[in-house]
Amino acid sequence: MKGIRRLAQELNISIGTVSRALNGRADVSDETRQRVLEAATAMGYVPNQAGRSLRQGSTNAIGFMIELGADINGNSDTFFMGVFDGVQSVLARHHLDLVALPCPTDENPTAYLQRMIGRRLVDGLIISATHRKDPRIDLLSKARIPFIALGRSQTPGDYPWIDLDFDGVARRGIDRLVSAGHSRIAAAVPSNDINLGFVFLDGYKAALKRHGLPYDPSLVMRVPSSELGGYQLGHDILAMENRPTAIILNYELLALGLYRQLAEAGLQAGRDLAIIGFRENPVSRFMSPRLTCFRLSLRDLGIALGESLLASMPTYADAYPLGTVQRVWPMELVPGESDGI
Amino acid sequence: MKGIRRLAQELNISIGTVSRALNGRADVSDETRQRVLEAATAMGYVPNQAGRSLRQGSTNAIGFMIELGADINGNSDTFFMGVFDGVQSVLARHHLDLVALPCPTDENPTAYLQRMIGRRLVDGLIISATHRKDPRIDLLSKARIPFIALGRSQTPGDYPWIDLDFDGVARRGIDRLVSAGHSRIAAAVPSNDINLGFVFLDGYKAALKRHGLPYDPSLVMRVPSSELGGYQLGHDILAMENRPTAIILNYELLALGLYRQLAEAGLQAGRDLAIIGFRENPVSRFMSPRLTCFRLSLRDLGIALGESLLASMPTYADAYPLGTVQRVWPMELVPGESDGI
DNA sequence: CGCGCTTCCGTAAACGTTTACGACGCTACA
DNA sequence: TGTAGCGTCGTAAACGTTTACGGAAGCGCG
Repeated sequence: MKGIRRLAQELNISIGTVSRALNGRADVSDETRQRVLEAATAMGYVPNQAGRSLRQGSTNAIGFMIELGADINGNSDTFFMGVFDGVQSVLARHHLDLVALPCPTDENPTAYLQRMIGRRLVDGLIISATHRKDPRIDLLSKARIPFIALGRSQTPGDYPWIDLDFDGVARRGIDRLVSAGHSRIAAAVPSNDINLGFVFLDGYKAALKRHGLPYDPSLVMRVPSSELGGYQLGHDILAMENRPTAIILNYELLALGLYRQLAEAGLQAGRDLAIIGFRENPVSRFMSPRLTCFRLSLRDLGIALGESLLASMPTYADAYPLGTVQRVWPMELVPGESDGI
Repeated sequence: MKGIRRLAQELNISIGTVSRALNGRADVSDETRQRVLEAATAMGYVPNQAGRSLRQGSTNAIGFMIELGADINGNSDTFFMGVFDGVQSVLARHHLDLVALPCPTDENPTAYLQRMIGRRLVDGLIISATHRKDPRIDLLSKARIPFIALGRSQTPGDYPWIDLDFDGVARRGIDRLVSAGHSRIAAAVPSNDINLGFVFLDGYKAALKRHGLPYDPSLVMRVPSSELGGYQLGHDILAMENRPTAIILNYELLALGLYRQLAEAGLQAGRDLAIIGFRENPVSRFMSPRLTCFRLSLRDLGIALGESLLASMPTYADAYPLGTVQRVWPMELVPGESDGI
């Protein structure tokens, strides 16, 4: 005898009553509920998830799909760790668990997602690293799986997303540099078709225009989103005959490789090239010279993701009357020395 | 009509036959199997995991528990991403999926694990960041859940583990520094009770003894495993009246904060203090001066973890006749400039 | 022709839960 | 006293799958 049946037998009541007691249903006496709860903890009873899932057609779990491979993603795992924590703090309120679904480097993300959906492993999904056209969005919409994207996409549709403020970061970066007298400002964007690069680039162009500066395509540097990409970026800049005097980056660890490349040429950030980095992170705080970059609370971002996802799930929507969230997440400038300002 | 039933109806055969065909059982004709397989892909049929799990008592998924919060863990940036990829490449051979289980910072890891076990979410588990006494090991053993620990522990028992070679790293670090003439060598170890610190310290002591050097407890610096911990480490060293001339670190990002602290005092790694770091990572490669540290293949480590875990699962053990794996994972020294050698 | 063996397939039970439904005993009130 | 209503609980079906079991058909062989 196992599971709920054992519990029921122990207490001499029916399994139906035990189930109702545990699930907080009203039609069970306080005394019985108390006995059940005590016995459950005493015997270490935890409901079998497969049984529950099968019966109620839901899994009480939310999936967070991440793509392995650093330069595909544009995000490192300390990024996700922080976000996870925020998401979980929301999910815990509803007895939902978070599972991270790492898509292998050698598997197509859409196919991977389809498998996960088919297995009905989770009730809802958070996807990240959205591409310019992201077929996962169509897939999830068609399958009617509640989801939210961490990152916009140019796939049409009325789906929820939260994205970092790439546009604002580019804009404010340019503003700051122009105020300091720079007029030849480069931008580093990812070499793949991840969507954030396009948003960033649009912000870059718009800001230049607003300041009456010409848009020079040769100042748009396409490199992989990795430390090595930053190193290559430095190489490319040094090789230009008409070098920019400043650059804005859109991936947090590019600065590391760029610093190194500059150092090898006897140059220094802030003095010979003004650099504005992207996300403040543990590494950026200890670079010399200190990187000027943008701060956000990963935990709060995670909380927003969690709440917005729940808002799109019929079961929980009443608790989160947010509609379908489409939100740009603000980032706060933290001045450093790398921009020489 | 849904699921396998719909498939069966479409083909005018029984659901039992469909199931057997899909699961590669022998007692179904080749022709029928062919028809079933075609119809399944055509209709996009994916078996419902809850149904399968309930019936066969297994979930076809492996969990990888990670703890959120950087300085608890001792691992960072892309460490897990790399390992995940290796694990998955093994699991995929057996149609097993990997799910990462992130334990929230505000929840007790053992309680969290117990919940996950109880829910029967996964068939096997990989746990990481093992502590000196790790109750999770007893828990998993008692529950008879196949598992492997990434990291040793002093909890007794005959359980499988794979651990990085902290002992060897300490030993070889000391050897290298002593050969270069150093005799006053400090060691940085974590300030919490994560087990790797004890292994590292033992290796440190043993190596000193072998070289006939005295063990000076004041040279054992306890700091949190984070960049900030490295910064604090630098502070502590500079405050000593009788400073060490060299130091070995046991967490990969300590060097970052340490470099910074030295720079602020006008000092430099390699010249004023010989530093040997721990794991080579994308950041260490771009530090100036380049960090002397140790290399390992995360993917291979993941593969070993996956295979060793499967070896401990009755269902897959025949394919991996490894016994209960207890293995120290080798790391290769990559010389840099930070040790001045 | 009878028998055994093989190949293929259908039937139905089982996995552990949740929940619709109905039953029972009690109180309150006409 | 009859009955409606309420609080509490037991019964049994249902979720989608796998698999033990048995049956039917075909074949070979004595």
